[in-house]
Amino acid sequence: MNAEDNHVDLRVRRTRKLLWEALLDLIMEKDFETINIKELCDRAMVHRTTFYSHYQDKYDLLEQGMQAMYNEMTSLWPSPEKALAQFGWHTPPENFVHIYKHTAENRDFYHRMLCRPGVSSFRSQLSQYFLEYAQARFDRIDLPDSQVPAQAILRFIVGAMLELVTWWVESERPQSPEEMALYTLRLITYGVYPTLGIDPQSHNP
Amino acid sequence: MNAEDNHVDLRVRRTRKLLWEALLDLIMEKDFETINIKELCDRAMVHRTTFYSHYQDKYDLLEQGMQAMYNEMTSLWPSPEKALAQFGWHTPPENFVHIYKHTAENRDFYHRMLCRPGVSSFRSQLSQYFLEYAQARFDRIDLPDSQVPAQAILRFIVGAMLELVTWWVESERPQSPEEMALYTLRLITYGVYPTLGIDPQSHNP
DNA sequence: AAATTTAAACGACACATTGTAGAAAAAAGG
DNA sequence: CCTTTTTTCTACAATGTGTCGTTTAAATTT
Repeated sequence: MNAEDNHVDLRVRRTRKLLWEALLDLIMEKDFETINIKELCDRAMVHRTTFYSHYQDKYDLLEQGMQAMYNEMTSLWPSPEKALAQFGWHTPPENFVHIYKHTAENRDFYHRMLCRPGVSSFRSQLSQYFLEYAQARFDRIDLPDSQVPAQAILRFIVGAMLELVTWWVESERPQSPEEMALYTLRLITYGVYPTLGIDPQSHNP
Repeated sequence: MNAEDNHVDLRVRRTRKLLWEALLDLIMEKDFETINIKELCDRAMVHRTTFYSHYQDKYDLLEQGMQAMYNEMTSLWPSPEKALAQFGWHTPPENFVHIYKHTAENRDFYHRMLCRPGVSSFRSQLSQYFLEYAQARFDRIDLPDSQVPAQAILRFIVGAMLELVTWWVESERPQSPEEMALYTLRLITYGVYPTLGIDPQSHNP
């Protein structure tokens, strides 16, 4: 995936790729916790000792794979400034659109990671990423003093966002990413602004 | 907990109680997955073979304990009909209040189960309970034809709800359960109604 | 194309954990 | 106090983990 990958021994890249694909395969079939390293290696056609020369354990492998997914998803997001500049009540937000597109392209993966019960560490990590991004946007807006703490609002946004994505990933999805992005925007901001005491129609966040 | 418990051998009740408390203890200290049955039994001061005469494995124990928690939480909820009858924009919804109270009373447990990364199966099961209840309420409301599917709206509600509870459980919580219930109601319904094309102020859901 | 370097495969190992079985000891319950 | 039930105890097989040298194979370099 990276440019530096070409300098890495071909065998190493192949081994890692095989192990990751085997994990994805197995994760579609059974719960992550019930997967053991022997069956993972059998599936990957890699010797068990080779696995241990690359990863500490199965959690290590999972984490490195998840990291790659996060990077893919967020690498296309606009900066908070750009996102604010593009804001409009009838414009599907670019970052939301990317989220829906990316999850659709990797539907199997996200389905397994997010839908019930899924891998809890993935959900919470993703939630963390979303939170940081939302926080950065929030910091650039003038907010009135509210009884509801800003942190609670942010968590509301992230929780709603994640659950909508999860629903979309596991549903038949007649909606396009753009439609979903717009609905998501509305469900969230229509809720947030009046609660904070701002008129959503007159105010441009 | 149940009335029938008195007919059950004292030793059996004691053993189960000790094992559950030991699990709670350990779950505060480390990830559920890393807990093994030997250390659980040591903590509970119960022999390992005794554990196996009560439960299949640690997941079985966890599930039975979680079940008891769900029951405690939902046993106090009003029926969907009653909840609808009590609705008001300035009345903290009774079920929401119960949720915040119950989670506050069992804060350690919910903190461990919901906060990151938590036990994913608990979150998803709880989410399922919420969904069914919200569904039942939704079924009793006349909804206009909307581009946004009802299921997506329900998932939005549940996701937002759960995340707000999670935030509250892990925060310092200067807010009372009643306040949180009211904010939760507003964040959610202010977002839902306009998105569905209904004026929230004029419409009584 | 050959030489060098590096990674993968192999078999063996110690170790921990799981889940089960049967007999002895302990403690409820009536 | 006697019967019944549960718990403890010891032992066991089965499975999975993580680590070592050594050998084999294949990629990279010259």
